[in-house]
Amino acid sequence: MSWTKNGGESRGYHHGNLREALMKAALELIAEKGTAGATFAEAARRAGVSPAAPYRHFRDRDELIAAVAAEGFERFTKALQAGWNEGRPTPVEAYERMGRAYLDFARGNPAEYVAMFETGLSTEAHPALDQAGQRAFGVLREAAEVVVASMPAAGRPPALMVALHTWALAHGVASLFGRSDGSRRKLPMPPEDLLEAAFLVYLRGLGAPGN
Amino acid sequence: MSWTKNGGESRGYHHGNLREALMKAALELIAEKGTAGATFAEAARRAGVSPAAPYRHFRDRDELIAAVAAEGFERFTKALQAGWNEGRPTPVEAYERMGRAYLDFARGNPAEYVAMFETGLSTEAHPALDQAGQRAFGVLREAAEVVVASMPAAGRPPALMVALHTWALAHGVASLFGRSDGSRRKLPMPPEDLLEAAFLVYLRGLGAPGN
DNA sequence: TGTACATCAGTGAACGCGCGTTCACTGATGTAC
DNA sequence: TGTACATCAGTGAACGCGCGTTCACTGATGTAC
Repeated sequence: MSWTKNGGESRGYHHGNLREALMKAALELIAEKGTAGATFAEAARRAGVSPAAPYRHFRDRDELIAAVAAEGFERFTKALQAGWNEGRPTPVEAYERMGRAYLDFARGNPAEYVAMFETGLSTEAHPALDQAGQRAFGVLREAAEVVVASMPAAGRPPALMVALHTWALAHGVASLFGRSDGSRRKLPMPPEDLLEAAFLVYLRGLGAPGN
Repeated sequence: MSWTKNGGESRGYHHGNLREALMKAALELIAEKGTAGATFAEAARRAGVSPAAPYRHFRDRDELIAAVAAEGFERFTKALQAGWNEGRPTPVEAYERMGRAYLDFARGNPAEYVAMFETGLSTEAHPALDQAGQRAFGVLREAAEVVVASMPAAGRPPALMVALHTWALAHGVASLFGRSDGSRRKLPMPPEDLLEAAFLVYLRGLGAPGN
């Protein structure tokens, strides 16, 4: 059996894609035991590899987590872009759909979300992660600009402010009410609806058209 | 010197208030090394006590963190109440002041805030903590009720929804932009101003009076 | 096409360390009488 | 007021465990010629 090339459980001396396997294991560990449970040794064990192997791919545990978070931001960026869909059919509708996409991502990928926002990795020590986060915010900012531009010229609010408010609101709802573990706050409605209502009120406050 | 009763550094066989000393040490450790750095052994060391001593006061590390978080919620509740000040001079002004109090607390007590919101302690396993959190939310809810009641009777929004939106917004701003460690997102303005602006827009969207 | 060699990715054994936890103990404090 | 006793809070030594990290090594892969 040892000669089977793609037999499934069999693998040769070389793992093939250990880097990805370690990142996957780290995500599982965060999901199961929280951020502190994601250790180098345990990730190696889950990937079926010796405890020294991870050092071929990551300098230390923080770098592994940072890689996970950065990949999370990549996918997050795409999810937001898909939700926004270049502002179609109307900016306000698209904006709300982007909000739903935000929450969908946070709920569907809780471990990634924790890695992205709650591990306390410094932006200076992990510039690639910082940039990935900024690209994600760039989608919010772009959307905010279009929404603002669709408003009456007199008294348009600054788009950056709108984008920051949007981010804060979505992140607040996601991290207070959108968790999948026991620390989630109870809510008499789906978090998506809560966020949509908040967007509606907020956009009305800005003076946005009905939609 | 051993007979001095309150000599300062000297202490007898009994610590006197080890429970408080351990909680203080836990907060320092969270501030310095993050949530995972707060270990039982190190907290005991900082309190100047043997590693077995903490077991007289807390069943395990989680219970220590839960106690810290619960005390944080107590003080948080008081801070919000002080900001709200029973809605004086006007509900809207008081509401904004409460928002500032929220951020002041999060910024001034980052370790407590992390213990309260990011340790993932389950509400079922720590009912006292859950209740302390609900008391804090009670202040937001009360304030939201007064603000809603001050609005024109026609088309008043549900106060619970307003309170939840407020919480999400304040928590979002605090946890994205109000951190004191390297993971804080950069911002071209103080987070307090960002939150105040958000409140203004939101309240206008609700149809609240100018103030 | 075959061979020699360099490079790469993972091995496995070892180590020191700090943590969690238990245990019989002991010094200090409170209380009954 | 003094004494005996119970209770409480902290001791210190010990243990097993898992983690992080290093090391010389080796099997597999790629490449020059």
